[in-house]
Amino acid sequence: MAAEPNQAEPSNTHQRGTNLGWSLGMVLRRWHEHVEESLQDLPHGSRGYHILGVVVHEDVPTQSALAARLAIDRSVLTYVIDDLENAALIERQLDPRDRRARRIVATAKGRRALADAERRVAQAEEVVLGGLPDEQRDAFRDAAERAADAIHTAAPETDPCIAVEDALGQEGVRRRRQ
Amino acid sequence: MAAEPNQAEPSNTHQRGTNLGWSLGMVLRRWHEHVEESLQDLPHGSRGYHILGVVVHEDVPTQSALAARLAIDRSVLTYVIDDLENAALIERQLDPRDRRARRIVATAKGRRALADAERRVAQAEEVVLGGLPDEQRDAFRDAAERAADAIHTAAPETDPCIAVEDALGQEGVRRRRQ
DNA sequence: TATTGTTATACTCTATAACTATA
DNA sequence: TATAGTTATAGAGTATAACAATA
Repeated sequence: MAAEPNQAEPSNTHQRGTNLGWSLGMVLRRWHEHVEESLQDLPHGSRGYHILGVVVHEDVPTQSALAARLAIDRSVLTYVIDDLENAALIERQLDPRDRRARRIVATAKGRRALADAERRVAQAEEVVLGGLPDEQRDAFRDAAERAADAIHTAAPETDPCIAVEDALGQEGVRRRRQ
Repeated sequence: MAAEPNQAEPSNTHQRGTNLGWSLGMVLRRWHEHVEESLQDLPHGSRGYHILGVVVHEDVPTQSALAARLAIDRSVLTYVIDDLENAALIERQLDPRDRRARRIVATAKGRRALADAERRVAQAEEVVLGGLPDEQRDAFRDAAERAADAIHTAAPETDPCIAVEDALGQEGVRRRRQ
């Protein structure tokens, strides 16, 4: 019990490196607010945008490979792709060599829609990062991308905790303590 | 219609500045996985951690001010604080001058728990940012914090879109186009 | 038996609004 | 009337598992 009746010293600075999560959450939330607003005509907004981006810019063989590339679940892809296909932005093509697989290909309309969306997203991101001086924005973007790629490629199929074990030794992180 | 039968040129690089959202989402997701794992003994995990951090390190007069500081809803605070109080990490103190208000104060146990949690979070964050060279980690952290603070203080009470209007002129963002 | 894609279900967050007690 | 805090409800997003077709 024994709470300080009136914090004598609120130690008015957070320790370095203990609120990254809150900061990232804040930036990402604002990113979503602005970007979803900008992408209302694109099925599933930013989700559809990410998917369409990979379909256009990269060469991913199958639908499940696409899911792995974006680190999202296969079952999510199904209905997002349904709607992107209904909007004639992409097509599901059958692979004659493996009749289970579907290759996702963008239509010309889809490529135009993506180029347009990218312009709007870039604008929105400039607003979101407006609090950063110009040269810090690109550095932030680069760092985020680099960190994300490292995380993504390091992840052995969305399994968490393995990096923790590697880095800290022992089984997982100690629980129950205080 | 007219989908490329086989992408001749997958334009194998994404345009600069169009996948910040995905990258941040990736980093934040991994942050959560590791940090929630590290904070299992803290009520509501990272959520409780953020709240406890502000309660200990800053001097926020009321519960609603605390909500505003963290940009979360008052109704969320209620049950998180319930559980933090049940764990004897914080106390709700009545303000004699306004009997509606409650001032949230950390107990000694709460301050110890926070210090402990901060150590573990710092460790987890090092793992999450492991893909970044050392000097880029701090830069990334700083940039994230700076951007988040700018967003937060700029937000006139969680109203979005105002910054967009300010920055791009006109009413909101243009919709319906392509 | 394992894998691709689909479907259905359950669970977690978040947002919203209604309510009380004070002001 | 407006505000601080609480409670209850509904929606979106995500994760999970079961399923059909194919390998």
